[in-house]
Amino acid sequence: MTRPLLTTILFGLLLAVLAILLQFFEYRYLVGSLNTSVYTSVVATIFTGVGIWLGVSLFRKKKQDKQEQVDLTILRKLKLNQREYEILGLIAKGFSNQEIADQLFLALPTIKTHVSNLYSKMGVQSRTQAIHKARSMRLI
Amino acid sequence: MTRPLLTTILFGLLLAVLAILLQFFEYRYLVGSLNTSVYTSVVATIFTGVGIWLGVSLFRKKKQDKQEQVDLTILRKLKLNQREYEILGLIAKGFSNQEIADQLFLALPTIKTHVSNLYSKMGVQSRTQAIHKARSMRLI
DNA sequence: TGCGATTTCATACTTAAGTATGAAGCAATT
DNA sequence: AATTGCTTCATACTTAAGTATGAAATCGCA
Repeated sequence: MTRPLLTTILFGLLLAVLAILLQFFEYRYLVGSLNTSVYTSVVATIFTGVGIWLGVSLFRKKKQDKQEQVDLTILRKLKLNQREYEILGLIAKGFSNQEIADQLFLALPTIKTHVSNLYSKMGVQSRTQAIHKARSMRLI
Repeated sequence: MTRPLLTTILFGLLLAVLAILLQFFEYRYLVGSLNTSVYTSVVATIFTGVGIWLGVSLFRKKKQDKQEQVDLTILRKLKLNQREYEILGLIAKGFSNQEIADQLFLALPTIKTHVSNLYSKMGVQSRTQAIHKARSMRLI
């Protein structure tokens, strides 16, 4: 949310600086009846560069913002609690129930319970389904 | 591989057309001592637009190419054959061995064999590990 | 303080996944 | 003709995953 504002300000400043420079060039060289083709080329080149920078910036920003939004919204919709969400992440990283139990210093049956509840809330019956659904919802 | 070429050609043509238009404007209005600020603004605006278009195009192309490259390169490195790669995709979509067998009109033991060979080649022991590794390698 | 949600663990069971081994047909290559 | 790789299937076994049920401790909130 903070980045597009920064981009806008930077772009505005850049435009202002360029405007001043252009005015300067206009009255010193161009009106002094120098080659206008050169002047045109310079303007075109500079603003092509500005455009490229703008295009790339805007394109990248748009993609980042989308991801962060869906994250928390769907988490509340599914009503996953902290442990379940934590375990979902470990499942997606390819860990087995036993490995998860070891990492979290918990017993295997505990993990199984969490996993089972997690599946119920997500509406799936296996880890691969859970991973796929979580990915399609951009939870992970 | 065909697209960057197209972009280059289009950009070249656009530049040529703009150059001709600019020449036209130069000698009809500008040298006719009309307002040069307006002329400058027009040039700047047009080329900013061109730049944005170029920037977005190039950025998107670069991302696509990267994915397709790694795709085939690592595929050869792992020496996965067609069936194995196909089944890897279905596994990542959350399907069970039985579901995969039904979809491909094959027997369950056949799928198990492919899956087992797939794991050997990928250096994993479970579907979740395979999915995670495939994702980290941008195979899927 | 009582209640709901969270978190933990256990036991028992069914089903799916994963491994090993063998085998057979088929296509392409040497 | 022989070899190599791909694809298919089978059988048998071990292990992990998933389900169901019950229970107990903890924590936040009304």
